[in-house]
Amino acid sequence: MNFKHIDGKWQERWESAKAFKARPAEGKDTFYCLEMYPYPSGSGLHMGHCRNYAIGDAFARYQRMKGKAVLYPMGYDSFGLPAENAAIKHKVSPKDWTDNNIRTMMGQQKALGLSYDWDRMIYSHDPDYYRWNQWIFTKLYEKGLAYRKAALANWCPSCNTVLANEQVHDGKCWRCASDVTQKDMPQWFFRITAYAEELLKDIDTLAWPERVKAMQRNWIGRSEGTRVDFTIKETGETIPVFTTRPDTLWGVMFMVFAPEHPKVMELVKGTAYEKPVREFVTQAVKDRFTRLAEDKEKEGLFIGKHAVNPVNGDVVPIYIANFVLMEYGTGFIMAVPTHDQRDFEFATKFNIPKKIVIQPDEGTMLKSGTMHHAFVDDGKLVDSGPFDGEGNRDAIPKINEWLKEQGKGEAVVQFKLRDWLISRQRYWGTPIPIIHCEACGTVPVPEKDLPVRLPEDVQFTGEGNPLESSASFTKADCPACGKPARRETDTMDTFVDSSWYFLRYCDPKNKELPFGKEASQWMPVSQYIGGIEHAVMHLLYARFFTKALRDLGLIDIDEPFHRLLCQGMVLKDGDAMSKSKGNVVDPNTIVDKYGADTARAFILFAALPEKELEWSDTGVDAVNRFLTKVYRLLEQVDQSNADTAPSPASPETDRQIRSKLHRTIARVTAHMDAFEFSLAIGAMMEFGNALHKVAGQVSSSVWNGCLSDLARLLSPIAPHMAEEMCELLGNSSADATDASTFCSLSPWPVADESKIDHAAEAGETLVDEARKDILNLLGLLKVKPKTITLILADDWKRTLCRFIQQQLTSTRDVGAIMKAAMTDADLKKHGQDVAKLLPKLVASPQKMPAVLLATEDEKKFLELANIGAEFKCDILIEVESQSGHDKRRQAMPGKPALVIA
RNA sequence: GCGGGGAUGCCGGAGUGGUCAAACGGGACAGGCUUAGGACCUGUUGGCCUAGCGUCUACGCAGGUUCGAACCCUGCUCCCCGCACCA
Repeated sequence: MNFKHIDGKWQERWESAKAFKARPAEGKDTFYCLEMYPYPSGSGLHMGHCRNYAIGDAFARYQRMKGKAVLYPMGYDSFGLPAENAAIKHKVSPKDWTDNNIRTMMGQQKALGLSYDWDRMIYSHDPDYYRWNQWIFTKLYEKGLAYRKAALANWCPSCNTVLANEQVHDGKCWRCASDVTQKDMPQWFFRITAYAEELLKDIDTLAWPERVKAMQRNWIGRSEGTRVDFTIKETGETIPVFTTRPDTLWGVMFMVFAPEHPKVMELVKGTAYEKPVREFVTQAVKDRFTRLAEDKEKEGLFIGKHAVNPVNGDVVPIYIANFVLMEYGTGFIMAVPTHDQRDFEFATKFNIPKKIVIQPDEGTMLKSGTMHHAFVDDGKLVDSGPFDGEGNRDAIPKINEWLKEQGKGEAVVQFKLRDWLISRQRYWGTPIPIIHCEACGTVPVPEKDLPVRLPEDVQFTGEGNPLESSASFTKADCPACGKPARRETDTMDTFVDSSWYFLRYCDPKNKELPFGKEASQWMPVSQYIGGIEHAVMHLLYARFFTKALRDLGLIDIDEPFHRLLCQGMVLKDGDAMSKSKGNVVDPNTIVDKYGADTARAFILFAALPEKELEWSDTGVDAVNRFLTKVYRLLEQVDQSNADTAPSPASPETDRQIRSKLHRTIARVTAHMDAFEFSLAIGAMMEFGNALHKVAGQVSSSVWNGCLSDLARLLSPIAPHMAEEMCELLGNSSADATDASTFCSLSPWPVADESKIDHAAEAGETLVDEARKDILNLLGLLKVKPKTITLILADDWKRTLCRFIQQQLTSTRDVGAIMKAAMTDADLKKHGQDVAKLLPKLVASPQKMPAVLLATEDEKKFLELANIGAEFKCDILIEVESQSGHDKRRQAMPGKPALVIA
């Protein structure tokens, strides 16, 4: 059944009533639910977006019904290269292209019935937004957290711009997958490394998926080690190395520079080594990424100079090699062939001698001549001056201490994290608010002149930075001295935009500041939802920004996103949906064919949010069938209300369905809290089936109550259907101006435990009184018995044994419980166990009662096994059957009799 | 190599010490309704048989703890993801 006809009706009513306007309220907890804002691409929403929004919207709606003041906003990450590429290709302005895409996407989002507060919309290409990027930039600049530096940078020749380290994946551009090369040019950076320690430490406070936290820890890459100062023999200058193995210092046999190290060319200048070294370096820089593949052969070249080991005066040769990184440590390493596998391979290849400084604690002594690989395990130091004989691990802190005393080095902490390169040589981004003045240097644009707007008189040729083609833009007067100067033409990485947009949502119209105190009411984001692909890009940058903005005094929190959920991918036929594979399912067609609720409910039902979702057309049909079934239940309303149907409503059925209802409420609530939408829907399906079965057999008040609660439970997932149901049931007014009447804003149903017949809901047909009697009996026992034996009639064995066990165990007053579940076949096996265990239990020091559960037949066994004599029970409870057993799944006919012996 | 997450019936996916041959849904099969199809309804869906309050085999593999294990412990295998010559 297609429900599209009800979608529009409710979407209009929600919109005109501003039903989902976020406003903090007295006495209400706030809840900030956020999805990663989308890039407005030319192809509109795809299933991944839909999944993201279906999850977020369901949760936002749920929290709203639970009585929270909910902030649930949407915006567009609308700066970025595709707009510019479209401009080059189709001769449209990036702005028009972007605005057009936003219109399309917003229309699709609205068709899904997402409950955003649309009045808080953010577009990062809006000057009212990006002026605050510029404002923040200048504040960071003042604090020394933004700086310009000439450096070898990652250059994407296809995108014509530099990239941050986080945006190079496997040596390729994260966006276009072109091979990234190196380019030496002045660039703007944010000093994210100033926060490395805190960014690492605070990961522990986050309720994030483990793998994302692990990725961030990995990326930040803290390692504790030692700085050791080596001297170049020929020049006398000192160059530090970083090592995590100062315990191997006495085994250093050679040194290696990263090819890009600035000292290298300096050292070989004018020597015979200059030419070959230059060639090697050029090649290494060119192959920056491929040269680092692990299987890559170790390449190196002696540069004709030597280093002096500060700990023992050894003079060793200096090489350059492809496997040494410039950007980690100091770009200069010490090499110990015997205790590092890479150094071992290199030394073997270049015939460098090896010296052992650690011997294994056990086994044969190592000989450098016969080693086939490096010895990297722990052992005793040898040939290591003052540290001979010590365990190498234990010696490390002592060596650090010793180096420090001697002024030859010290313990240091090293991070893999590099500063964030934010310059982009492209047009469609936030202009960096800097003016280059010959006299004054780099001067930030004063606040009164912000925003620095993107010019319109630019050429999109595909060559170079379009901003440089705009005379009106590049010409500027120096704010400091007033002389003619040149405006910076780099724009900011779009990840700057997304590093604080969640704060702007809290206070989107603020003209004085990027955001005011309002942000503190909502922040941190209670629940953030997005793809895993941002684990070390956006999610790390946003954490850095939050801490930096805190230190600027703008906010008082340390972390932006409290809880994070990374939704899984949407697959079709086992592959990610993609145009190239031709397996894309367009959300529009699903919404058109079935309505938004079916699309949403299927997405939520088909898999848990963080798992991969395999698209299934039959699954969509199945979910639609469920919604249809629920909708058809409404047809019963008229009958019941009219009281014309000769429905023989029975109090027993009323009671049963009410029990089922409250059980369902409890289950759905628990599942919603745990993000288990699929299980919540499953529970509702069960309830829908149960309702269907009793249609016409319950009183209209109970029936309507059930439907009305079901509508509320369904509301976060299928909101249009829920509104429609509530309206038909008469508890929603058609007057759209009164927001309080929406089902979407009505209170979440509360399960009434007292109405739940647990025994019945557990799928059994236990008679309540029997259970109550047993409980009462157990409770009434005044003396604490040492032993209790319950003898159960055979037909009660299955239904009561476990129940009793659970009751007894939960009281924690019971030492042990055992079931003498013996048949002839079991007699031998279990009989011995019972005989063995019982005396132990009786004699147990805890003085807790031992409980033996047995059945009639087993009573005979007890006698047989002669346990009865040994096991003198204080209390014997016999539960006798009143009638013969029944078939499974049928009601037990009567209550068992209790006999106390 | 380092780090993270997994492995349950045809499929998706529940289930963390005893009502578990295992929820719920999908799919399949059989029957009903129907001119037919669809929709809807009912039943079946690990093996065996004397058809049950029966029995055997089962929750990646192998052991262990326990009266009792899909669930706890140990080892192993395999799969997915991230980082990776980080000194």
